[in-house]
Amino acid sequence: MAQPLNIHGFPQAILHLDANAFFASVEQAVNPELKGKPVVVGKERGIVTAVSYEGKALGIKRGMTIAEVKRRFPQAVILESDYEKYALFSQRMFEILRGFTPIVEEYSIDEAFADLKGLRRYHRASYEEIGYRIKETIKKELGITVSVGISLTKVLAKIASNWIKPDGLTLISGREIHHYLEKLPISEVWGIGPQTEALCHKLGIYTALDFARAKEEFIKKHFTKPHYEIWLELRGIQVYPVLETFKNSYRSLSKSISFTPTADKEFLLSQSAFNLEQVCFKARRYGLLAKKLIYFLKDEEFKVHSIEINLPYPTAYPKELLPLLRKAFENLFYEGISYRQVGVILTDLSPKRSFQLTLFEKSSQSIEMKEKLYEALDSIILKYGRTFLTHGVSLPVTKEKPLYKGKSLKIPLLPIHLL
DNA sequence: TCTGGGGTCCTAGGACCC
DNA sequence: TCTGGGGTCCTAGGACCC
Repeated sequence: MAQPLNIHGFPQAILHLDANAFFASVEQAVNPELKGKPVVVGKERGIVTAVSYEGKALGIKRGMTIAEVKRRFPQAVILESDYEKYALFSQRMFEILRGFTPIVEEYSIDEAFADLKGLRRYHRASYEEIGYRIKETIKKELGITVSVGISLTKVLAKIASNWIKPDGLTLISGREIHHYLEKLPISEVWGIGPQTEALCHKLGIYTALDFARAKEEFIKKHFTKPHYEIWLELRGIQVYPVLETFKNSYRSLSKSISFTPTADKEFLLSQSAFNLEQVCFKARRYGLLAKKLIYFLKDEEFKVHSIEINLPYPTAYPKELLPLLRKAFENLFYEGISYRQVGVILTDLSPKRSFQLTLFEKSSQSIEMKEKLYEALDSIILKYGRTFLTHGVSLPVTKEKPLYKGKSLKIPLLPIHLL
């Protein structure tokens, strides 16, 4: 039943748009003096977050330390990232896209999918021409370049937009699919990570075409649902729709921190508590409460150990969650084992006012008091920073402690004891 | 790149219930 | 009491993405 691979024409048309070296491009667009120069963004983090194409040409890469860039490329312009600026450009870019089709999915800050099906007549243009106009409009209005890919499915459109990198426009029609998949390593297909790549190699699959040409039974036998779906998409059969999302809600919120592996119980617990406080703070800022708390530890071998805790009622208050976190920690932590990361995830989220209190007067009163208390605390945190005010358990976090790769974390030591 | 941080979705297996 | 099949729900862990 699932055959295609050679399809006549364009029964569906999905566009994928990918802004090139987005953060660096925005900086160049805003400040023309930076045009043609190697621009590096990420000064505040100490590592390269984005590099302009001029910088890439020199050999500057993402993840490189800023110190190394300074030493090896003194001509590079190094900037702090300005997320608000990028978000504005991003929104404007999506608006332009919406001027061509109403069906737009904001996939990430610098990427979008759009459905162009049936719009050739409306625009009196081929899909290629539509793609070209989108690119030109963005270039003219925002001063940045994007790479555009158009094909039958999201997975193929991703391959297309990736085909020519800065300022590209690539169409993959149903007839030419095999031509593009032929030399594409399987690992470059969206959704195929290192684990699946290894499995593919074991099965004698090296290119995207090898995968796409495999028999349906074979795929179903050796792979799970997500990869079966990718197999369909590579053959031009649409599985993933373009979702018109209004990216305003989260399914989960998390906070985690990595450090040089340690078996120090007190340290691990305090880091965990600190993450809990932070993630709760974040949830309150979004006006969200969680019905479930997930706590996890990552050991030296990168194995994750986690525990899910169902909460009796939605909350985002550390005071209520701290005892549960402590218990979870006691269950997961093994004496003598070193851990490299701890983290907390809040999930099963709901808006703050969406649940009615059916509890007794007394507890509803205490909840109200808690809310008031945390409102006050939040405003202090906003003013003076996250580490100014913490619960007692998180306290050791604020001491100086060897952290990641020999770097130490220095946080002022002045917390107010609480609760 | 030997592996930071914040997300999403899927699955195997156990518990529980006819 | 033992046995078995089937469905559903939940949990811990895995894989992948930007």
